[in-house]
This record gives sequence, C-alpha cells and structure tokens, in this order.
Amino acid sequence: MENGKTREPQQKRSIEKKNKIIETGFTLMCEKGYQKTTTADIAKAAGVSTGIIYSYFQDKHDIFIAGLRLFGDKLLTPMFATLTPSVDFREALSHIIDILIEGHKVFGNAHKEIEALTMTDPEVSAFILELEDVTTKRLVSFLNEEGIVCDDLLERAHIIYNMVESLCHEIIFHNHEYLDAHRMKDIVIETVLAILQVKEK
Amino acid sequence: MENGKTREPQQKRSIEKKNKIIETGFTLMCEKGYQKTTTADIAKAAGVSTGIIYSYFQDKHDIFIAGLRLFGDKLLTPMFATLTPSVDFREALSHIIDILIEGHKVFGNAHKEIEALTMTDPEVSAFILELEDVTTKRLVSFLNEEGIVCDDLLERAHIIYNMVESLCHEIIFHNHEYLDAHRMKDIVIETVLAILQVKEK
Amino acid sequence: MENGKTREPQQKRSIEKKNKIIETGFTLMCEKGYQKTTTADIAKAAGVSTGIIYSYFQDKHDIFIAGLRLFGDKLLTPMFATLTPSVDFREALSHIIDILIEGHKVFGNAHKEIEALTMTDPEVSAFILELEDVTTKRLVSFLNEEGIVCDDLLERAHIIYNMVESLCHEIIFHNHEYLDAHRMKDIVIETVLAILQVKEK
Amino acid sequence: MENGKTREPQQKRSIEKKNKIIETGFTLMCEKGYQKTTTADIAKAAGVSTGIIYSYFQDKHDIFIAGLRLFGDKLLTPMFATLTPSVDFREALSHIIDILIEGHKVFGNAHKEIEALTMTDPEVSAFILELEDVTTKRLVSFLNEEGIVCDDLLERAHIIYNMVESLCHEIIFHNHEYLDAHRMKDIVIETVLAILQVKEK
DNA sequence: GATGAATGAGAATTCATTCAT
DNA sequence: AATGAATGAATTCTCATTCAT
Repeated sequence: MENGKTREPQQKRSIEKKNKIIETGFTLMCEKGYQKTTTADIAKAAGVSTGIIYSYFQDKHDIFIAGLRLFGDKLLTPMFATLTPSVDFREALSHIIDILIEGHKVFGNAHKEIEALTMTDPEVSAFILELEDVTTKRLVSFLNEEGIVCDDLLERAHIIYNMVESLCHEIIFHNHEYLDAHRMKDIVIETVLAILQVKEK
Repeated sequence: MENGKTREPQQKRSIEKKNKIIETGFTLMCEKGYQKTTTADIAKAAGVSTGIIYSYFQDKHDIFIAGLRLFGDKLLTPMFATLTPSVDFREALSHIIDILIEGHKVFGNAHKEIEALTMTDPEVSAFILELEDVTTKRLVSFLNEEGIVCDDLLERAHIIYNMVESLCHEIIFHNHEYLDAHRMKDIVIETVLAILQVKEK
Repeated sequence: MENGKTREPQQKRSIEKKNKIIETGFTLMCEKGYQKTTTADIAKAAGVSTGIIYSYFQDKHDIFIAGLRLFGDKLLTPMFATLTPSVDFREALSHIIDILIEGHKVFGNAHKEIEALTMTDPEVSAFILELEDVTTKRLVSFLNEEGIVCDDLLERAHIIYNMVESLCHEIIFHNHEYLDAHRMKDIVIETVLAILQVKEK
Repeated sequence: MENGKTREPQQKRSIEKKNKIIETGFTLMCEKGYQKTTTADIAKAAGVSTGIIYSYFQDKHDIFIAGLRLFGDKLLTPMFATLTPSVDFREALSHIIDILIEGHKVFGNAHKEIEALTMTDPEVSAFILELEDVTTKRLVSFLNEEGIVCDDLLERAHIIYNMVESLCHEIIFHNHEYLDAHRMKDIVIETVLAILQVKEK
C-alpha cells in the first residue's frame, strides 16, 4: 500500500478532495476516453492543481483503477442487495434488471473503455474478470437458493449476465433506433426463464 | 473523397502496398491498442517508410477506419453466405456460430478496442452501428425466409446477436476458467431456439 | 541579514532545530547530491515540517551554504589547533594529515559536490576559495614559525594542500584498488619534506 | 548497443548533427552544470529540435556520457603521444604539463561537474576511474621505460597525476590571486623529479 | 513515388515554495 | 510557531506529421 510517494489523506477535507479526483477523473476518462483525458484535464475539472494528484495517486492509471473500484462497488452493492428469495421470480428478475440498468448508468461510457483497457492492462483485466466472476457466482448461489440446481448453471448464469448487460447498454445508449428497449426487456426476462426452466424438467 | 493530399493508388504495386498498410496496421492496433500502436510501428511492420503512409491515408485514424471496413467485409461475407434456407435449423445455427467464431478471430482483440473508440469517434461509431444493423436485419430476413414472423423479431435477433457475440468472446479468449465453452454453445443454441419458438406457437 | 522573511531563532529549542536542519540537510545533500536531495527529504530526516524550513532559510540553497560554514569550521578548527610548533616536523606532518583525513570524513562526498557547485554558484565559490586561502595562509604562517621562509612558500603550501587533499580522498574512498593508501601517506610526507627542504638549503 | 529506440546516424549530415549535439550539449553541461542544462537548452544551442535528440540518445545522461568519451579521447591522445623516451626528462615533463593544461581546457568546468557526478552516477564513476587508471598506468610504464623501477611507483605516479591536475586547474581558472602559476609549475616539476629520484638512490 | 530524418506541440511528472489552518 | 496540503512552473520525453532529398 505504502510506496513512499503517495499518501493517504487523513483530514476530512483531503479525503473529499481525493474522492473528488477519483469521481471527476473517472467520469472524464469515461466520457472522453482514457487516453484523451490528461492529468491537467482531471485537475482542472476537479478544481485542484496537477501536483496534488500525484500526492494521492501514483499516476493517471492509478486514478482509473481507483474509479473502477469505487464504481464497481456502486454497481454491485445494490444489485446484490436485490438478490433475496422471492415468491415471484419473474418480478424479482425485472427488478434486478432495473437495478442493473441504474448501476450501469453510473459507469456510462466507461464500460467500453474499460473493456478495451482489459486487453492491454493486466490490472484492469484482473478487476473486470473479478467483477464478472463475483457477479456470476453470486447469481448462481442465488439461483441455488431458489432451488435451481444443474451442472451447467455457471454457464447459464454467465449467458444471462451477458444478456442483461447488453440489454442495459441498449437501454442506456439507445444505439439502435429500430429496437424497442421495453420489448427487449420482456424478451430477456422470458428468455432467462426459459434458460432456467430447461433444467427444472 | 479527394482531399488534395492523399491519393488513390492506381498501380497494382501501390494497391498492394496500401492494403498491406491497412492489414498490418489494423492488426497491430487491435493487438496493442490504438494508442499504443505508433505510425512507426505500422510502417516497420508493413515494410514501408513512415512518409508513404501519409500518401495513402490522411492520418492514423484513417488507417483504423480502413481496417474496420476491410475486416468488416471479411466478417460479414462468409457469415451471410451461410444463412441459406435449411431443413435442419439447429444444424444451421451451429454452423453460423462456428462461422462467427472464425470471423471474430479475425478481429481478435479489436472488438473491444473498436467498441471503446465507438464512444468517442463518430466515424467508428457509425460504422459499428451499421455493422450491427446489417447483421441484425440480415438475420431477421433470414428468419422470415424460414417462416418465423413476429413483431419483435428485430429485438429477438439483436438479443441473439449479442448472445452469440459473447459466446464467441468466451470461446476465443477463454477468460473465465470456470466456464465450459462447449456447454455454453449448446445452451446458446437451445436458448436461441427457445427465443424463436416462443413465437411459433 | 534580515530580509523580512527568515528569522533568527532566539529560543534554545529553535536554535537546535535550525542546527538540526543544517546538519541533516547538508549531510543528505553531500550523500545524495544537491539536486537529488529534496526539501521534503531534509524535513523528514530532520523531523520537522517542510514549512518550518522556510522560516529559518530563504531557500534550499541557503541550507547548503549554512552547512558549508558549519562544517568548514568543524574542519578548520581542529586542523589549526594541530599546527603548533614542534620539535619533530615529520611527526607533526603525519599528525596533520590524520587530522585532515578525519576532517574530510566529515564532508564525505561533499567535497566533489561542493566543488561542482563552485562552478555555477558564486556564493559557494567564494566560500570554498576563502577556505582554501585561510588554510594555505595558515599553513604558510606555521611554516614561517618553523623557520621556513622563501618567496614561493604560498605556492609550495598550496601544492602541499592539494597533495594532502587527494591523499585524503584516496584513503577515505579507496577508489583505486591498486593503490596502497599507507604507502601513499609515506610518499606524501617525504615529498612535503622535499618540497620544503629545498628551501632550507 | 541497439536498444530499439535510438539509432546510429548513417549519413554524413546526421553524423555531424549527432556530434554537434554531443559537443554543444556537453559544453553547455560543463558551463551551466548538468542539472541546470535542459534538453531544450541543448536542442536550441545545437540548432536542432528536442525530438531529434531522442533519436540519437536515450536521455540527457546519455549525451553527457558521450561527451565524456569524446573529450576523454581528446585529452588522452595528445598526452600519450608526448610520453616518448627523451634525453631531457625535465624538458619532457614540462612539455607533458603543457599538453595536459591544453587537454584540461577542453574539459573546462566539466572536471568538477564530472567529479561530483562520479559520486552518484555509476557510469560516470566507472569512466573517470578508468581514465585515471589508464593515465596512471601509462605514466608508470613510461617511467619504467625511462629506467625508473620501484615497488611504490603506482602510488608515486598517482600522486604526480594529482599534483599535475591541480596545477592545471590553478593555471586554467587562476582561482587564487596570490598564487603564481609559473612558479607553481616549476615547483611541481622539481617535486616530481624529487618524488622519482628518491628511488634512484 | 519513396524515404526516414526532423519537427514541435503536447503529455506526464516533479518539487521548491507558499499558505490556510 | 508549526504543519503539511496544495500549488504550478518547469522539465523530460513521445510521436503524429511534414519535408528535404
């Protein structure tokens, strides 16, 4: 943790400043892209000097990782909170999707940027894989609790994960005019049920 | 088209050289990332001088776009060729997925890189949307030919498209150790059939 | 002296603190080099805040100068104390050399660093020249007391000074494996006597 | 040699440019000090862009090392050429000193700067030690040829080396007004003879 | 048409110094 | 008096692009 260069802010004021840098910096990186966001941009947007950034972070990359963790938590926490046993599974699924959409909005454009960095940056790669793992496995254990057990549940859970994720993207960015997001949501719910019911036979 | 700077090569030799730059450059960008690939890298890998690149392309970005078009075609052509009426739909689906996996291998890491650029670069964004549109719509018309007709077929086709895409990624990169790619393929086929059969009732 | 910015500490506590900064700072600068020693390094090593340094010193350079004066005195005082009339000149010379070696150890690497700064920094330059002057002249007056008088005694004294200095360096740092420091000391003593005896004829 | 970043100029024009950078850069570093000389300064003084510097050198330090080698040769070559058997040893000595003075003028202020860097920079350190070794050993073999043989000749040679060096400095910079350089030269010659004659007994 | 040396704007990072607390 | 967080000018180094040959 300690590297002799960066320091952990102790005072409330400084902690806020550090968080401000993470939030503003990460947001900027997600909006403009990692490469196109300069440390000067981040400093300006966060209302601090360039120097202070290097008191709290080793480099630009470090800010990105910090942002990743912060927003990763913001995404997972409410989602996991939703995965409680429920009488109406369909209803629960609909709710989970809504939660995920909200969570994804936090990341915004970041998702693509993060996935691109995944390819070249081992630290980002590790984080995003971990995120997918945790989510998939949490989903599996939830399904187990719901009484759904089968060999390939991990695979099914992952397919569901990807399907919900692309649904989120479509809903958030509405990239394709000819697609109706609400219809998609309904189809996804149907499909998820189909994926899981297959095994209930 | 003409901008007074770049020129369209007329001679066979020059056309080959231009294509070499596109292929080598695009491949490099996909492997190392757009930003981390320098024009010097591209020139060296393509066996040309840095200067000549600017005879054929306006800038680095232009090479990427050209690569996108070239490989877009390489991806779509064989895929579309496969979508011919068939007695065994399940068999056809399996074949399509295999073709797509092959097609995705061509892009390799590019996919993520391209999607990241999508966020900031309108030209890339337009291209990738166009690609998704063409694919989705072609899939829809194929399904229509197969006798599958319904209101939300576009949405269903898009969901299928995304599901197949993430399957491709998992198979190519095998990011998650705990997932069995072949099982995933089977589930995807099943699920696609489920998505489409719902409407056959 | 007063510049409206720095102040002369009155309290015992403050005087100690100022001296601590000079000693620690100067030592650090001599070990790591002037440029590579940051004010943060000095503050940390001296156990004070970076801010307080600027209460006692105008800038980093000022600390170096202060260190120079402090250690200059530490070097000269014992050396001069040794230069007392003696029956055995050779014995006295040997003792002087030992004293000088001790004195040089205090400076350590500083010597080179100081001499380098001499070239660009007038204040350092003036100080080091003054040091050499005082030493040379003190040596001359000592020699005079010993009955050695001649026109070019200043020049001879300076040559002796340089010879002893490079002997000190060799003994302290032992840069050249193939040189025997003790042999060198003997040769230097012999040579010094030779330099001076010439004039005794 | 090859590091994939810097390249060795092939064309006459480029070789001249590279040498210009070394000479101008090294001179500047010697005049203003290593740290105070920026790459921008060097580029400006050499009449080139900052970028081209990094085509030929890895960094600023690399330029310094290159300068060291270049001027090291300029110093040693004429000196070694002078060390030929001679009837009049005193005359030869006087000539050697003159040659060394000329050689040292090339380095100018560099000497002190180099010696300071010696303390912190292993590469500079290695170079300067090598230079001293080569010179000392060459002097010893010359003395052997002249018929001077004794156990501690290396030590004597090194003392002579240092004595001549400080003489050079005094003559070039004339730091101490009260010293007469010509008198010093005479004393040095006398002393050198004394150092060597001791062994002729 | 082709080359690759040269350019220089731009980015990350450092650190002496200041200043709010 | 003392602190140490904050500043921002200054510096090194990179690389897309140009241009003399």
